[in-house]
Amino acid sequence: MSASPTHRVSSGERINSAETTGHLQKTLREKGIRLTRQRRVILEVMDNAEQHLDVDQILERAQKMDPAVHLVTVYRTIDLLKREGLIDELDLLHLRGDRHYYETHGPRDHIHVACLRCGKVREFESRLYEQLKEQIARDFDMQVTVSRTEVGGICNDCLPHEKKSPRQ
Amino acid sequence: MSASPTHRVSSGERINSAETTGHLQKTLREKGIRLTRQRRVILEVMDNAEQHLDVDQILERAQKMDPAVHLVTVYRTIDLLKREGLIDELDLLHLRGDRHYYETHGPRDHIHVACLRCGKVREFESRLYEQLKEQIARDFDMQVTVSRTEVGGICNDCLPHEKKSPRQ
DNA sequence: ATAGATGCAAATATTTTGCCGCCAG
DNA sequence: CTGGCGGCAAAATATTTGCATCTAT
Repeated sequence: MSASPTHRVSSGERINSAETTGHLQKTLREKGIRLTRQRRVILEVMDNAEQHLDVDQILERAQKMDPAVHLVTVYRTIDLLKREGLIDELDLLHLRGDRHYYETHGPRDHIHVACLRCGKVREFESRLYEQLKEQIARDFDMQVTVSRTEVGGICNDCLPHEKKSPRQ
Repeated sequence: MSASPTHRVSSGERINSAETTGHLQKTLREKGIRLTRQRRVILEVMDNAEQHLDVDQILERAQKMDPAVHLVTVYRTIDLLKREGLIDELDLLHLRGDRHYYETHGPRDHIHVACLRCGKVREFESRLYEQLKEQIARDFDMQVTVSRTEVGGICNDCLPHEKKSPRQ
């Protein structure tokens, strides 16, 4: 009963400029939310991301497709997606300052497992995690709509170094 | 400005001014870390806290005992405690902006369960959670030293209101 | 046409840092 | 005594907001 490391395959997008493709765009349109040029670009960045991105990474990628995207718009669009429950926000245990990371809501929640020394982050999903959330829902009689789990430790590769120079 | 009630019974401290009591002080002394007047006060605040506190709350409480405690010192002491692995840091799913909350490492990890509407936070512990961490440790062959789980949803009390005015 | 989005700059909020005098050990 | 610590102010980060303009529907 043990899940193994996750490879998150993005749902098979091409790199079409700014069309009406992609899961996020589709969802927003269905909700009747206005799709501007900038939003399309940002949504596409999020849809195509193979892993969590921070705001600057999102901006950078968006500007490669359309230089007219402003940082403020990235913030506002992320807010929108958070409010609509379409993306998750993480901070990876503040490994790198207080930067926040964002990723599209996968079909299934996953846990972020970070090495506190080298900062490598791996993903993990498990039936146990689903059970845990069910247990919480049952015990508190509430529907769990958001969940975030981040665990840290010293990974295999770092263990030898850690022995010598304990902490960073 | 502050998240609401949790019940966490602190390990039974009295309110003695700034003596050499309390778990945190004891631990730091054993580690040979210098105990200043300000540190003692902050450590005591953390030891006596019945729930997670943000930096301003820590400052406020500390200043009640000793007005000469500066915000910067709170930050530096919290950093120290984080580095020593004596406190946990949470952000409660950013319910209230990007404020961070801190609490002493209990004997056992607990999960923070927040209502996304009223902001009430409750704590939850479960054998399943321990199993989950064991599974991660096994699968990734790493020792899990830090873990944080926060889940959100709409609590029982808020459910009726939520029906009418969906989101904020 | 028009509600709502964007850009820009400026305001906030939060946390970190440099420097110097001071105190715990 | 002395090296680490705390205070203060200023810097660095990160995020939000006001307002005029533009645009998707």
